[in-house]
Amino acid sequence: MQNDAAIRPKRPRNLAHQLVEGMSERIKSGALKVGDKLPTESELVATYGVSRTVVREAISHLQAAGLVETQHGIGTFVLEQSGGANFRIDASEMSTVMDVLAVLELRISLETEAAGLAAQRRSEGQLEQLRRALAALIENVAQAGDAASPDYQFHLQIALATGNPHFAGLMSYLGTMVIPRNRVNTARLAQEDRVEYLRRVNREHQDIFDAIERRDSDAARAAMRTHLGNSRERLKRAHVAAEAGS
Amino acid sequence: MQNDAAIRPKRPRNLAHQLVEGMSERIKSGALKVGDKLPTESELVATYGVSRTVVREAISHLQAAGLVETQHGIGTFVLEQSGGANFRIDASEMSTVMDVLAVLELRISLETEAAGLAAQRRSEGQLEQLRRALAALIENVAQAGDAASPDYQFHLQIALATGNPHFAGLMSYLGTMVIPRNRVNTARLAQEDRVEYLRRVNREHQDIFDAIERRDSDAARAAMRTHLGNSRERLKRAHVAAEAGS
DNA sequence: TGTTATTAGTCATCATACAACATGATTTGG
DNA sequence: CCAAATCATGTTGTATGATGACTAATAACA
Repeated sequence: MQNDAAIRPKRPRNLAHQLVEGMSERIKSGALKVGDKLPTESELVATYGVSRTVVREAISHLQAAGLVETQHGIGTFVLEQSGGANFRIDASEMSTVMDVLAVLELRISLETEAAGLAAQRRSEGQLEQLRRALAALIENVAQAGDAASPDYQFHLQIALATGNPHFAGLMSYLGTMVIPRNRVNTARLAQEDRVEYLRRVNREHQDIFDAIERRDSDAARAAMRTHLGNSRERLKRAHVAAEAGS
Repeated sequence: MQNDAAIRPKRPRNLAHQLVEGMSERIKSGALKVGDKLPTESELVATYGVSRTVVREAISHLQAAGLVETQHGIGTFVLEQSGGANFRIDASEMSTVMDVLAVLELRISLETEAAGLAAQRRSEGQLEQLRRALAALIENVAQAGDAASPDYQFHLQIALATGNPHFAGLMSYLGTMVIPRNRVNTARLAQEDRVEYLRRVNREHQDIFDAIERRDSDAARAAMRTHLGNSRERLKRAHVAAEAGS
C-alpha cells in the first residue's frame, strides 16, 4: 500500500494551495523574475482550470507571504525578497502527516551527514555530552516531540559535534516544527507494543553513538539513516492506520 | 497633491485588508484566545457588512500569516504563535572562506539527498527542465556565484524535482548566501587550467543528470557527493593558495 | 445496544455581474 | 496642428447566489 510516492499529497488540501505552490515554485525557480507581472486572473483561471475565487485566494496567500504585490487595475507583480532573506516553514503548512513527513525528509538529509561529520570530528568533550544525552534517552520514557525531550537533545548534540554551527542551527529550527498540535502524534502506534518499540529505538540510538565513538563515519551515516528511515515508516504506518482505522 | 492622504495615514487598501487588521488585533489583544473558533463566514459577513468574498480573502491572509487554521466543514481556529522562529545565517558571518565551506557542507548534506530523491520521483516534465538547465550550463561559460547562473539553476531544479518544496526553499535560501562580495571565487584556480576545469565540472553535472534520468538513486547521491566534494576541495586549495601566495 | 441514515452547520468552489481603477486610443475644442 | 476631454478596453475589487464537500450530532433502525 505504501507506494513510494511519499510526499505528493494525494489529496490536495485545497485548490488554492496547489496554485500557491505552483506559483511559488515558478517564482523561486526564476521562471518569474522580480518585477515581472504574473498572468492576469483570467489567464490563471484558464490555465489552471479553476474558478476566479480560487485564483484570488491563491494570490491572497502570495501577498501575505510577501512574494507578490497587487495593484488595482494593473496586475500583480513579483517583488524582491526584502533584505532579511531567511528560511522559514509556514506553520500553517504543518497540519497533516504528509507535512511532517516532508520535514522529516529534510532531517534525514541533514542528520545523516551530521552523523558522518560528527564521527570524523567529535572531540572527547562532545562525545561525553553525547554519552550523557544517550543515557538520559534510555532512562527517560518520555515520548518524542517535545523540544526538551532527551531524544531531541541527543540529535542536537550530534549536530553540535559536527563543529559546523549551521547544522545545529537548522536542526534546532526544524525541531520546533515537529511539535505540532494535531493528533499526528506517535501515541497511537506506541501503544500496541511499547516495550518492543522502545527497545528498538534505543538500539538504533546506541548504534549511532557507537559509530561516532569509534569514528566510523560511514557506519554513523548508515545508522542515522536507518534510524530516521524507521521513524518515517512508523509515521507512515500510523498515517494509513489512522486513515483506514478509526 | 497627496496632502489629504497625509492626514490619514491609514489608507484602506481594500476591504479585506481592513478585516485582516481588525481580526489580527482581536487575536493579539487576547479577545480571541489560542484554540478559539472565530465567527463563521456568515457571521463575519453580517458584523462587518461586507461580502463573503472579502471575508474569505481576509481569512486567507490570516492563514498565510500563520495566525489561524481552517478546517473544512468545522471552522477556523486561532493557533499559537510560533514566535516567528526561523533559520537564518547572518550575512556578516559569510566573509571568510571557512564560512563558505561551512555552508557548502550544508549544501552537500542537502543536495546529496535531494539528488537521490529526485532520481526516485522526478516527473518527465521536471526531467526536461533539468535537461534544459544542463544544456544552458554547458554552453554558458559564466562563472558560478550569480543567483541566476546556470549552475545555480541546475542545482535548484534538482531540489524542485524532489517534490518536497522544503528542499527547494532551503536551497534557494542557501543560494543567496554564496553570492556575497568576497573575491574568493573560483576565478583564481580556474585560470591555470580553465579548459580542464570546465570539462571536469561538466562531466560531473552530466553524471548527476544521467543518474537522475535513469532513476538510479544511489548513483545520483554518489555523483552529487563527488561533485560537491570536489567543489569543496577546489575552494580549499584556492584558500591556501591565497593565504600563502599574495 | 450498536449501527446506519439523516440532517444541519460550515467551509470550498463555481459562475456571473457590476464597480473601481489604469491606460491608451479616439474624439473634440481651440 | 495641438491639447484636453472622452471613450474603450483590460484588470483588479466586491457582491450575490448556487452547489458541492466535509463534519458532527441526532434520529431511525435492527
